Amino acid sequence: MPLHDLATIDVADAHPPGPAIERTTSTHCGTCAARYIGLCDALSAVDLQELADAACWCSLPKGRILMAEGDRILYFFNISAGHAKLYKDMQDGRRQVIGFVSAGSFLGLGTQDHYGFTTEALDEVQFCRFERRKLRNLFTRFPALELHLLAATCNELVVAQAQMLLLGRKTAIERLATFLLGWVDPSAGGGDPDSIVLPMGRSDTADYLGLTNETVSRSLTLLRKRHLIALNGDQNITIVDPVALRAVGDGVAK
Amino acid sequence: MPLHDLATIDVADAHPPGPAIERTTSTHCGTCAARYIGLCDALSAVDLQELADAACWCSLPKGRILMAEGDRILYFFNISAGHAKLYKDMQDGRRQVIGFVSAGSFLGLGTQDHYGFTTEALDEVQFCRFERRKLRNLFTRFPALELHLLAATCNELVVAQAQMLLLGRKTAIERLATFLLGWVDPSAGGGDPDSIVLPMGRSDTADYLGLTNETVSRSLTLLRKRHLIALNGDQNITIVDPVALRAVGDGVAK
DNA sequence: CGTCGCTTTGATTAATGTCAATAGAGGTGG
DNA sequence: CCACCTCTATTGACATTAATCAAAGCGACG
Repeated sequence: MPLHDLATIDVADAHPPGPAIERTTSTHCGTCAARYIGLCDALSAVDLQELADAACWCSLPKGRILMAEGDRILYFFNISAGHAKLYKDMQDGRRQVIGFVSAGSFLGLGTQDHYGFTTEALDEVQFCRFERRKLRNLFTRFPALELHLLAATCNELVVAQAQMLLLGRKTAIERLATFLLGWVDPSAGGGDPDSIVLPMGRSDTADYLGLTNETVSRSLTLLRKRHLIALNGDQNITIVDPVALRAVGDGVAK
Repeated sequence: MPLHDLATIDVADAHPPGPAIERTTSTHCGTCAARYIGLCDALSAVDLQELADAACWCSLPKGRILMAEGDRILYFFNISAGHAKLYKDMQDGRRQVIGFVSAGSFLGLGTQDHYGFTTEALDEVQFCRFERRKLRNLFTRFPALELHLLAATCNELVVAQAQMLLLGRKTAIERLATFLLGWVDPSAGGGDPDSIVLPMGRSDTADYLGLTNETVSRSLTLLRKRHLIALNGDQNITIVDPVALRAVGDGVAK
């Protein structure tokens, strides 16, 4: 093995991009957890099969990098299970998490040649991978695909604009209140709709909210002491008083 | 005139939405300053004429509102001249400017029923207005239109993500350096490409960067004293040392 | 039972906001 | 043409929020 190959491995270990575990089950869509959400829900079974023929199913373990900021864009991704964080880093180590994605999210659109952020798995992530050069053809073949992606991108932009208000103008406790309400799933059936399970730790939350993990922790403690939330372990949080929490998040209540 | 009409007028005066000056010149596209940028550049002359038949040309004076956050989305806009700021307000008056637009920008896309931000003219703004309900038809008639808007929206998202890093993690002086470099126009022909003219004042800049106008002023003074920029009046700024300014904006230099 | 990683809490510092006053530019009218 | 007025920008003094540095608590796991 030549030396430059060893160097490549060293880099890979320091910043584990490693190979994803790839699966090639061609009948995957029928059993996919994301069949009726996001992109795939916009297509008929027949169209979906044709789309699936252009895809490659993959799985990525917790902590691994799906794509790194600055990498050449070769693929698009459609998440089918699990959670990932998207972030941008500065040279001195400051990090801004620009979003979290879960089943149904699409990644990699854009006119740029290189990815604008890094995507890292927060737990076991499953996804479909498409080649970038095939996308234009897919658009002409499946107009619903393009329309769905336009709508999805517009929605992402709306979320990004709300996050700009949060990062630019809200206080620490307002940021936490807003953040927590964003994880409430109104479609939660049997379970308590006001009980949420965060897929990330305090540091990732801090990097998303433009704070430190200490400030996140202190703000959560404050919300708990005011009986707006309850903490059941680190990742499991119950919204005790959604109305009051909303007021805090909107800056109406102190 | 009943009392509730007077009330409406009072609100209108406090927050001037007033009627835009409308023009109906049907041959406007041929002389439009934005004919070869943005949306219109993506269409042929024949298609553009058809698109133009669905549009209404308007002009809006400085300080007037093109659309207000929360208003029902009835129209889409394509800016052909001038500048506007886009912002979101909190109930207690805190404001976050989420972007500035100029000729070629398209406004009003999204799946929401209501505009997510307010758009206010910074100088005399000219624009075309389309009815929202006609857009879907325009997409099927002009696929290039949809493709252009998807690309434009993706680019907006990339800009928004960079802004999240700025708002969440950069210091005041880093924000100013990054902001100023964003106004450098590499296509500036005859004039000095490193001389920029900002269409907004210090307070709007502050609301965009998540700072106060005092901090913006202090940071500009600091950049000037370090000979990275020169101030020629309030709105006209010369980038004296683009390389060093980039280093400050990226957090590499103090 | 001890270690490792993450969270929480405490003490102190630094950056930016707030409040206040001055300076400067542009416009208006005498 | 100049004095005045108004609006914005700049500068200064002080207050406040969240970051930093440090240590203790807590749970998972070997």
